[in-house]
Amino acid sequence: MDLISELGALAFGSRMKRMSETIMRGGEDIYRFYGVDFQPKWFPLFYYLSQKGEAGIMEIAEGLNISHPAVIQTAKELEKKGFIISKKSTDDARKRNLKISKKGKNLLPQLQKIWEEIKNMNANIIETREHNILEALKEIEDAWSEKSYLERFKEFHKIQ
Amino acid sequence: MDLISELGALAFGSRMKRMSETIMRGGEDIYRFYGVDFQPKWFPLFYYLSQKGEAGIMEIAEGLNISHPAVIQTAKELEKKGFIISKKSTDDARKRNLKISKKGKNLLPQLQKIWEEIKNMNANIIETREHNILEALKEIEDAWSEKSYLERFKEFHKIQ
DNA sequence: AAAATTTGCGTAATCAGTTACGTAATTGTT
DNA sequence: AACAATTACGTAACTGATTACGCAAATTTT
Repeated sequence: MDLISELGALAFGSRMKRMSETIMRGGEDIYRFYGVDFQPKWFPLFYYLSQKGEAGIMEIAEGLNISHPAVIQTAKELEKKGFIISKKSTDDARKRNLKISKKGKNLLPQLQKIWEEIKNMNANIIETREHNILEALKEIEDAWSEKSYLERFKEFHKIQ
Repeated sequence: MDLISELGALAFGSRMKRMSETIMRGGEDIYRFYGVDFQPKWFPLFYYLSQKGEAGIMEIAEGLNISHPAVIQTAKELEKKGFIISKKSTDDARKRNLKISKKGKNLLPQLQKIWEEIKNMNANIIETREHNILEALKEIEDAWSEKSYLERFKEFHKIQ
């Protein structure tokens, strides 16, 4: 228990960040364990394309709630690896659509198996705790999307 | 509800990261609201020094569970602002000790008031949910510190 | 006391994301 | 049809953190 953890409510942002890094790092080990040439950071984009088929940069960015340069960057890496391909949209010359390549499709079953196992293990860890972090996370996300932090703060400040 | 959120257990690392960023960004607004010249990222170091008085770089890094270059970087900014000062240790020529400056001490009461309010508000948000995220986070942290992710994964894989 | 190891710190390079800005294509307005 | 506004994408610069590496001081070993 370090100083930050002792702070409870004050520092739970830092704790969440740290936790998420631990999880990401764990992901690398697992792909390596299976000898699969894949990185955790590629997951959101690759998974998105596996579900939606073909999609433009902005659509993906919005769907994944990340910036569009982040999509471009990840796409560059996945394209270099040959796991996805991109081509200009025919009906809108501004758009570039991404989709999973043949090579990517071949990899997909292995990845899906790994994802499934990771998901099961995570679900298992989560469900065997007394407090369910997914439920808790969802409630906090909802609470925050209602009102901005500052707005909420001002209100809270007033009624104190 | 975006794609990532729908993934539940598989992507809760990303969700936590996003949540922590939301919280950090909220912090900025609050300092600005109070007209206080302070950034959320300075909090861990400054708070640490406010509790421990004087401390070396490594001690702080370990206490806060961050890398020592991160401490150096933050210290540089706080020193530039004049909120902390540093001096070579007298009994160990390798060490450089940090402590809060006069100017920093003057700022401290205001900061403490703000921290207290943020803490209260966070506690309020957390406690008025059905599921307590702090409890949940603590359980997950404990679960992960027991065993590495891969270790846990291998075991889980075996018994599946 | 000399040699080897460890510790504390600093710098550089890297990483994964962001914001800011520019350009070209499309859509909306008059 | 011309102009204005918006949208889609790309690049560049920045951010906040990390790992890798090197050096000097302290500590331990022999």
